[in-house]
Amino acid sequence: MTQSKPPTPARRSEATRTAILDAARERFAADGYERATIRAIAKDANIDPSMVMRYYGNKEGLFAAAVAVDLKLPDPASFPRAEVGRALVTHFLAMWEENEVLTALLRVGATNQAGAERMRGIFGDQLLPLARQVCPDPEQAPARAALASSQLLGLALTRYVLRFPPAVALAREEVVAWLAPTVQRYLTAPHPA
Amino acid sequence: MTQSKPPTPARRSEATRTAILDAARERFAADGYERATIRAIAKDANIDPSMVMRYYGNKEGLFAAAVAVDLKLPDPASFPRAEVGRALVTHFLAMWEENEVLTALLRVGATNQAGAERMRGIFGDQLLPLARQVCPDPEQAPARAALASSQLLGLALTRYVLRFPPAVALAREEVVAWLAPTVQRYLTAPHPA
DNA sequence: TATGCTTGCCAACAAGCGTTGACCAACAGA
DNA sequence: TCTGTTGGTCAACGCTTGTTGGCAAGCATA
Repeated sequence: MTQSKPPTPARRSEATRTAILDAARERFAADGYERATIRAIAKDANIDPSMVMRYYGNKEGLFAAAVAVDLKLPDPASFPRAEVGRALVTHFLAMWEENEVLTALLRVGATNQAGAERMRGIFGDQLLPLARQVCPDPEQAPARAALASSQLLGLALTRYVLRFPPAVALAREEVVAWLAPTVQRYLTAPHPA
Repeated sequence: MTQSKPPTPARRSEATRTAILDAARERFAADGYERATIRAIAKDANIDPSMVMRYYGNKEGLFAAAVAVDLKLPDPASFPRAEVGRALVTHFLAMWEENEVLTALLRVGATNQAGAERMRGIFGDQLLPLARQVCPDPEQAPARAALASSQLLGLALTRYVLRFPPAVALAREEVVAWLAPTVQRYLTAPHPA
């Protein structure tokens, strides 16, 4: 989607490009947008800061390239409707612990306008369609998806960003056992009125 | 706790001091730690940046003074145990919408080490004791308090910081109706395993 | 061998940051 | 009236930031 065509079989610079992106993700995840300096990212990638500018234009462009997220959500048609809560929580935990990109996105989203906009986009493009498939009344899908994401992001916040000790200490299966019924209820249970 | 005693009846500078704190809270809530500059805060308070330094030492001191939070949590002995979820959610919503302190704290906590430490302190000093009073088994109190705070902070994140449109659109009573059973379950229901 | 694109480093710029210290006006107590 | 304290401004410091442009090697093609 980003570049149209690579006519040359494999750019020699591709290694540098991904080294920059890896370093950027790490720094954004650890420090947030402002304190993740281009100089520090370049040093991590063992190149000159000016290379970052040449390849990604400016700091915003670098951020956009570094946190291109695909949640790879499972297809709700592939398992019983009563299991959607458990499936979602399990999947989210795996995604968060697989790499740092989601932590980077959350850290930046909390202080940076572009970061928040990116998270709203992911919510609307990826989680909301799933909610529409699963909700009893599709008209309630946005509210139900927002409730589910409040619980999922809240857990990520306390566990991976703020690092509340008891939230860090919880075993994965325990998180699933506690959160799955909540997410299930938000998505499929009748409105509590 | 911060100052021991005001011997003079009323410092003439008190107005300036609180003007600085108000401006600081607003900027920290809107921009986060790094982009809330002392110069901008001073301009909002209509004084010189050097006054901020004289009164609060440095930027960290200003932040510490600006986000001294008392959640004023209700006493769980004052209502039926089955109502603790509803009471907590209602109270939290009111606190978040009362002023910008909590938004400032959350925004800064997501990127700043000192901010995260402050949030862990509030969790341990204010929410955890309440959980200990309410939980069936006090040994489970930390985990249960962490789960409850994940839901409460997650809602604040999506509603007041990331501003997911459906999360913003939810009426207060609807938030309470959805979240109260969740928090109630996290604090008082038997372990789901 | 000559040409031209690619990959990289280096030095510098302008702007903004937190922070400091000198200075000044107002006021209170002797 | 003199004097010391308080509340405040001003100008500058050293530093870091994102960003730019010039220059040197490497490599492919002609």
